[in-house]
Amino acid sequence: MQGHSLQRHLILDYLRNTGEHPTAERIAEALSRGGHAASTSNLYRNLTILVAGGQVRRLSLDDGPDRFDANLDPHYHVTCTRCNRVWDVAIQEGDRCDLALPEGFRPGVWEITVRGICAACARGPHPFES
Amino acid sequence: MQGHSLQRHLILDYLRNTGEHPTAERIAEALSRGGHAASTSNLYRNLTILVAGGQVRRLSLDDGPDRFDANLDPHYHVTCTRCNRVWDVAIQEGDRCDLALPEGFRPGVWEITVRGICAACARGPHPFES
DNA sequence: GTACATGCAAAAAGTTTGCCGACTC
DNA sequence: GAGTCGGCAAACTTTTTGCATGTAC
Repeated sequence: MQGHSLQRHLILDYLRNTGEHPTAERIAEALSRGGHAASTSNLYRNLTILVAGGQVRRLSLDDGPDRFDANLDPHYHVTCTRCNRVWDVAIQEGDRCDLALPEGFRPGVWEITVRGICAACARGPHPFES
Repeated sequence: MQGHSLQRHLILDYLRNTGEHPTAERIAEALSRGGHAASTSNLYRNLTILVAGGQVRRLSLDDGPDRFDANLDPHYHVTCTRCNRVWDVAIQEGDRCDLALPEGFRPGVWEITVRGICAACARGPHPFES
């Protein structure tokens, strides 16, 4: 975890400490709030470097902007189609996912996203935004 | 399956008869080849209508353009990270995917994508393109 | 002083929208 | 003739790139 510029450190810290999967825009807001505003271009450049270094994953879960995720533990994603929030859910004892892969295919990363309605949205009236 | 214009019919036919998950660009090429070229704008408009009508699914599997899929049977996706091709793999007897979802979450669509290296790419030298 | 880091502006890629004319019933 | 359909061009959003300046060691 050496060799990162300050900005890159801050991005990584933020990603590690937020439970969300922020978009680039939200990351920029967070940096700004912390008094270390970053230009969009450099933010993306740094995110690209972090992704290339394997410290961050880039997710294209929905039609909006990409989301970034510093949780490298095996997990899957649960997204609410009403409020658009995304949760990490760690793989737990008892979870299984055995699928018949094609002959000769060498699996790498498994990406599992379950779309549905979260508990909050299922209850209350639609809150319009995450 | 009524009420579709000719162009929309052709798009749907093409999507149903190709084993691939073409991008809008590839669909346009196919229509063109068939002598029914469509403007990009109307192609997207029609795809949007088909998606809204539930006859087609829109996939954002990688960083490139969206892909469209008229296979509505339960299936998951396998993509080769070298040649970028995408396959549908039908759920088979013996497949299982039981995950512990959060309390109160009402699951809808499950999206499972397995990234890896396909048999062809694992063998030969890198073919550079799908 | 070489290599990395940053910001700004411009470009690129993918997709959507506005507008207007054509076709359908 | 109201509503759908289609094309073209322009807009828009997200992300990347070029370039010139600034910083680190």
